[in-house]
Amino acid sequence: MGAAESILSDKKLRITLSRKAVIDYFLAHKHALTQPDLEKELESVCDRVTIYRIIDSFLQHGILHKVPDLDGTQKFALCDSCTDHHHHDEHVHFKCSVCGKTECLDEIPMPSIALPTNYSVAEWNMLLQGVCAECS
Amino acid sequence: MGAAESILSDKKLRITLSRKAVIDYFLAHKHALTQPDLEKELESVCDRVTIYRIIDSFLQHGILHKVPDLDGTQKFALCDSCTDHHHHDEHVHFKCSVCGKTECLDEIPMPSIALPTNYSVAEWNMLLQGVCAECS
DNA sequence: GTTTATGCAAATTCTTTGCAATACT
DNA sequence: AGTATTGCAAAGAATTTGCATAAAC
Repeated sequence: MGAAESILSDKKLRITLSRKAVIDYFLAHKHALTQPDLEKELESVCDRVTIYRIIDSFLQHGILHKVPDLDGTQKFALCDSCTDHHHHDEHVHFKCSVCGKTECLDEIPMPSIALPTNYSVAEWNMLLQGVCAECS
Repeated sequence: MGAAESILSDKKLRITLSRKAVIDYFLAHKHALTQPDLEKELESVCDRVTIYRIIDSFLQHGILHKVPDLDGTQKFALCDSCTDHHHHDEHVHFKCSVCGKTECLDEIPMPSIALPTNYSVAEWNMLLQGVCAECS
């Protein structure tokens, strides 16, 4: 059983060609992807609408998580730390202004923040922008 | 001279009805706004396209800054700390999952992060999600 | 066989561009 | 008067929804 199948059966989702293709594409690309990225790559495999629905389903089941961005495009990633059972989004994202790729820096701990009173926080996201190791 | 006029003349931008209306709307709403938010409110004042162009201009001149979001919509804000001459985006944004509003927490300092080698950072953004004081 | 996922069509929303008309200084 | 801004029209992306077909269990 491949990695994609394991992920799907873990989450009790039906194993379909489209879903495997989406997971495989994320596994092959370590940076965050948009729906149009997937659509371009998988146009021979499945429909545009199917990709939207797969993304929705994967978000609900904790296979994908949203990645913050400043340019108004919604990005998604399948992080190392999210491939096993505990799903935690609390990590740092780095967007390279040269290659445009956003990657998850799982190894960097999220710093603690002192919030104003009466604010409760459920999710932390940090987005750094600059030049990545490859482009510098 | 009103607040909007001061901001525009500080940046050596022409003072027009549309631009004043956009600034006034940001001044009246302390949370981050999308272009559609502005479009809905200002449809009697100016055209949809004008709003896009004003946003672009204001971003370039440091009147507005982009606010990171996880739902694929581009948000903008006019922060307290950006109304004077030094424009700094390095602050924490908080999105309330109840009312959906994103606000700038200017008073909270951005924590320092130890990055991997060969990464250089130009911009820091932090997005917290949870429940704000008003909604809790 | 039953349930769930997919494909197709179509509608909606968001964003960008070109050019003529208008408003600002 | 001269220049920058705006409005309108139109095109191009991105996203959502409904329903019939097809695939998975």
